Amino acid sequence: MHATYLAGNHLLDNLSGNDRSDLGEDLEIVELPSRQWLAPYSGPRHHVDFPIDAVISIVATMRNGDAVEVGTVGCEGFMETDAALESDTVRRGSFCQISGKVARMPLLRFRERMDDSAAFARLMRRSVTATLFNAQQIAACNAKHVLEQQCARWLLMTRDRVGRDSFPLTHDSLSTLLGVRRASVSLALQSLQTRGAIVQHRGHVTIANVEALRAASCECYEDCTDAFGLSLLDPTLATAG
Amino acid sequence: MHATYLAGNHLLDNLSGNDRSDLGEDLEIVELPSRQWLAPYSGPRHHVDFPIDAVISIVATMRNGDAVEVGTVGCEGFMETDAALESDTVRRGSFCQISGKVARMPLLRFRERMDDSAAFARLMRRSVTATLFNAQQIAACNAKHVLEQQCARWLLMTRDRVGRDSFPLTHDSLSTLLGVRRASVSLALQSLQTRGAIVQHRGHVTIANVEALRAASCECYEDCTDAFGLSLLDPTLATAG
DNA sequence: AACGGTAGGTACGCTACCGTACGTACCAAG
DNA sequence: CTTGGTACGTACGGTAGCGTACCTACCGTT
Repeated sequence: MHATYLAGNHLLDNLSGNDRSDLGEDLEIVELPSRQWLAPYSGPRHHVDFPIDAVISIVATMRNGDAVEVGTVGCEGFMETDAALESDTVRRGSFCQISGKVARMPLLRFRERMDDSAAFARLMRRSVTATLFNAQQIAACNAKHVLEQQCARWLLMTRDRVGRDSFPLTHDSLSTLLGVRRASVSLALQSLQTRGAIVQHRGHVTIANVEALRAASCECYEDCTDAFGLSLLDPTLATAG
Repeated sequence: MHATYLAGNHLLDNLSGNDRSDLGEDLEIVELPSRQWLAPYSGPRHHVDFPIDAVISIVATMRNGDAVEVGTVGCEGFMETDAALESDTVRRGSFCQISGKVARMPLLRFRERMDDSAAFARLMRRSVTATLFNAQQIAACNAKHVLEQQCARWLLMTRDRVGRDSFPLTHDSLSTLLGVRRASVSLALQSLQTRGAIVQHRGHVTIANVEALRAASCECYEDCTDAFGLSLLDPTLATAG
């Protein structure tokens, strides 16, 4: 629970010099169980989380209680985006989808680092563009693409974030994230399984054939990863205009 | 075309002291015709636009050419969001929906102001949170709400941005923005007209009864305006945490 | 071995919206 | 007055996903 940060979050790993070397002072490794709410619907935050192998969903909670996913954060980014935008109150809930570790930094230290290091601030702000792009792509995808494509996209993105081909996932939770019926997700995943793209086992999905899954997905997966998505680990991208 | 900026954009009008007084040096008033693309799908930008009474759509262009709205900017915000996030390449197209004036600032001057004035930078970055919130809300709305609600939401938001109850709008353009058939929009708007919420005339919509339109809309309209949306004109909100 | 909780398969009638297409009304230009 | 373009009304078969519901299979606990 209190180990020192070594590596794993692409944003932090892209820092250099002092920005990188003294990170341990401010970070605490926290293990997040799946299905745990990181924060309620709205309110102030007191720390910033840099996922290592956990995957966190940003959700919009509707008045009727539906919680639709409007963003996902893994090892390529951080929570909460708004902290890099001079706002300490966020207006979205967040929820751990895939259990794992996050490197947690107190909000006050995050603010100080933003003020003290232009490189740190730059990297965090560039990460915000990814979160924004992602939300916009989800909006367009929800408008235009059928459920099976959306499921394939979600599985591909999650695979990239956890770095494994196999992870726990129930039809029920995916249906909530995508804002559809559980039965509809069951049909979509059955279809993906028939295509040989995935294998399912009671609360667990294994990606059996990435290319088949890509073919079943919409362009949104590639658009997000191409643009930045998980590529902030590439130093040339992180520092380029 | 080259008049001096006086007032009209809520972000700029919230600046004070030197930030406000020397704005005219860097701003040029530009009249945008409707249906004009401000920028192609993706690429570098050379200026930043602060709408006065124009309304601009941020669109995600799909591979098949569909251009779905993933954000809207009017007098409450600015284009391009990414300019405040240390990125001079944006990855979304933008399109003038409702013709009108924008105050245009060269990107280089925008950057210098971001660097020189903490108040200016703060205001711009807080505006980014609104754009992000908006995109997320559209994502959730597309997943959960029916077309008639979405049309009502769009009309209400546009009304707030143009500051008039009447503005040009064709069924065809709204159908593109929402990613649906033109015929579906025709039905939805007919229904809104039957409820007495709007009156239509060949390429023109007039909001006849705001309360009726609110009732026909989903919660997304109020969520966006409540959170910030068009309320950055309120100084207490613009400077509060 | 029995039990209870969770995950998932399946079904049925229903609705919103689709793709396509054609007709009609308005309006500016000639 | 005619013409042509644009905006909108309307229609029809098709389908993706809905709401609801019920049943079965798996699995950890007792």
